[in-house]
Amino acid sequence: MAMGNPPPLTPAAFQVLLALARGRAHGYGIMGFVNELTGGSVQLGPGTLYRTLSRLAADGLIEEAPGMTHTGPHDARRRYYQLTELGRQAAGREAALIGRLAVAAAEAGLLDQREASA
Amino acid sequence: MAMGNPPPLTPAAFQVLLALARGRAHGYGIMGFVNELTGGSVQLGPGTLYRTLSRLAADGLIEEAPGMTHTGPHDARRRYYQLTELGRQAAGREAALIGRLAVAAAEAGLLDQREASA
DNA sequence: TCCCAATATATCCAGTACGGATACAACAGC
DNA sequence: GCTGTTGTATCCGTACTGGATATATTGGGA
Repeated sequence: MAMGNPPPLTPAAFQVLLALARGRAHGYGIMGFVNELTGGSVQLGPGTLYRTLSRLAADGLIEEAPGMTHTGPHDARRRYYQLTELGRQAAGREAALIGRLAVAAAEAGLLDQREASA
Repeated sequence: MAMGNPPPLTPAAFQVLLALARGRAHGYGIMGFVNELTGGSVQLGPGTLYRTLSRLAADGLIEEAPGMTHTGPHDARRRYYQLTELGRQAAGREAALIGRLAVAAAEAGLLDQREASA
């Protein structure tokens, strides 16, 4: 194969993509989702979040969702984002890698203590 | 609970701990293991590796394995490391977190494309 | 024996990501 | 119309990363 490693994709970037994989969301919501998902182990602050959003958008992995002005609590300041197809592929690739790490960790006996499934 | 987030544990640090969870190993071997495990997606260079080893040892997560002078190809330059109990706990904690991310990714449909299991 | 390539460890450097603090705009309640 | 909260955006100091470089040891070949 002639390929190698398309885009590294940082931890924060993956978490944002993961949050958006469940549907479009705005910055503040993503922040809360990540903090909740990781049980507080990962604190995604505003600095990292919005910088990551900018970069992901610039790279074409996410895009601003159009016409969200009339949905629910209609906050004009909110900016909603959604995955692009490219972003979904990148997230899938990274997810596969993370899954491989998780399997390796299980094989090494790192999860036997009390973690089994969810 | 009154806890918080004991030790963040960087990606490179986790990969090193994961390699050592399979048994003691020396720097060069760890490098190769990580590069192979991640299929080349993650290139753990010498700089990151040895700095990470130093830091992990200083934090008490790994320790130099004693008396490796008579095993196999006995290379005097090699420095073997092994996990401490503290390191095993930290790796287990991080593995659980990564597992949770993997599950979330699967639930979000990020793995449905062709990734199933391994 | 001497030389050379490969192995192995260690350090340095520039680029980048991270996290928290801060600033500021828009909304909701009073 | 004021005030507290939600939400976005930027700035700054710190830490991590990856690559290049330096150096020492090992093994093989001339």
